Amino acid sequence: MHGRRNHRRVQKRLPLTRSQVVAGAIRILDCEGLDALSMRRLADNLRMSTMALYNHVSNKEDLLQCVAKDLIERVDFSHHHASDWRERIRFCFRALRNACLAHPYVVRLIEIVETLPSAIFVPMEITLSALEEIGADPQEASRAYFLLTNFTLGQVSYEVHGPFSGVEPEKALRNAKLDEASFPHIERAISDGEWDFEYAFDFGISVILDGLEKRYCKRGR
Amino acid sequence: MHGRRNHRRVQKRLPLTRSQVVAGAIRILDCEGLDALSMRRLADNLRMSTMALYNHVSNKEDLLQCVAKDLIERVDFSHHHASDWRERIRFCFRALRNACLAHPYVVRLIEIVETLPSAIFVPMEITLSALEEIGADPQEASRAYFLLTNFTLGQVSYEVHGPFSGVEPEKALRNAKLDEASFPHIERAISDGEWDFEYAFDFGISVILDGLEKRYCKRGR
DNA sequence: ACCTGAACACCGTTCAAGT
DNA sequence: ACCTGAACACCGTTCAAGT
Repeated sequence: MHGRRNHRRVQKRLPLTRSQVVAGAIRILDCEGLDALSMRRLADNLRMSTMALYNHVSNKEDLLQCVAKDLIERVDFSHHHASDWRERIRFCFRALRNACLAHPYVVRLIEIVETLPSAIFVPMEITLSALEEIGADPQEASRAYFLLTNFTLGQVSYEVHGPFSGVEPEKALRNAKLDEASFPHIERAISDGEWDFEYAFDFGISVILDGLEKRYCKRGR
Repeated sequence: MHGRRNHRRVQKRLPLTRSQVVAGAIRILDCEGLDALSMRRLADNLRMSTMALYNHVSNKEDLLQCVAKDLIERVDFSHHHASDWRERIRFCFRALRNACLAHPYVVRLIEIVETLPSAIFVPMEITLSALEEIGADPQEASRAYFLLTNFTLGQVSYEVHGPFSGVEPEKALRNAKLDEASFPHIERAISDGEWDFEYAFDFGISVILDGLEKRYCKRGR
């Protein structure tokens, strides 16, 4: 027992690595969310002094960039049995959505971080190439891409925090009692049953793809 | 001179009011953005001690809620010379967009704040009522509403910070030099001319409205 | 009723010092 | 090369004290 402790004490701890730091950060983020991550907490977690982190990461922004890179580069955006342009686009944004749902803080991370890894542009490349096939020019295809991303990220953000983060229409309307009468349609929509995020996502993507198809596939009719 | 100073010194300062606190916060936000607003800075700005604020606002979250309420309730979302359902919807989200562009921090404010004023639901009510006219059921109309808001807010966020906040495709691609070859479509799209946010916004709304129209106005053809 | 200052428990980061 | 502790300049908020 005593010898063992001695042995342990003699073992020099291996130096911390950059990837251990990033992994530690992701562990905290997955468990407790973006606000729980501080340099101090992370260092404690790794049983290091706060300043030890600065040997492997130049500051907190850098740390967050590493986390973003790590998470985004894991995602496979391309539908390898590709075929229909609609399915390639749908698959790609579904992959983005799934990645964000698996690590809910990434939506805000993406907004906060100063420079994102180039992997974030894979969905854009896929979208542009798919829309080129149906005759969209690159500019309009870019606009279509931003339409798709904005919808996807917004939708995930809603799924994670509620619409506009944390306000469900029901709750908000109940809080502002006086106004209930002025939102009759919302009242009706709310009492109309459960909200299915999966379905709402597919609905949104379909509406957008329909709109795009109408624009570029007129010959097809 | 001496008498005047004395006079001023005798005047008891009127007590701070809640609306002065909110106005002070908006002043800081407009000039220096969301990150610049702290209770301490605001108090300094109002020439009060930090803790004086807590007599008029229960905490920072409450302050931010007041700011959000103040800004959102100023917006006029309804097109009074209404007519076409498309125009009513377009007007409403254009109003939301303009408000956000005038106070760029509101996009993040909306995401951060725990409880938003019920005025934020005016666009939803307008959208639901417009879509009911063309035969959408309340559930689908809600989904359409979220599609429209997510797009609008995402687009504004892009206009204010760059896509995903602060990363322009050009910049990101230049940073990740190796990969330039793997994003040929993006390269082409970028070299294709200036980006017109106004146009991109209208494009997105139109694509969405086209998609919705296709869904619900089949009889009309 | 309204304001104040000191104090507490947090941040990120710099810097000089250790091995 | 890697780690440490003290220090600096910030946070939001509590609490006891003042008028």
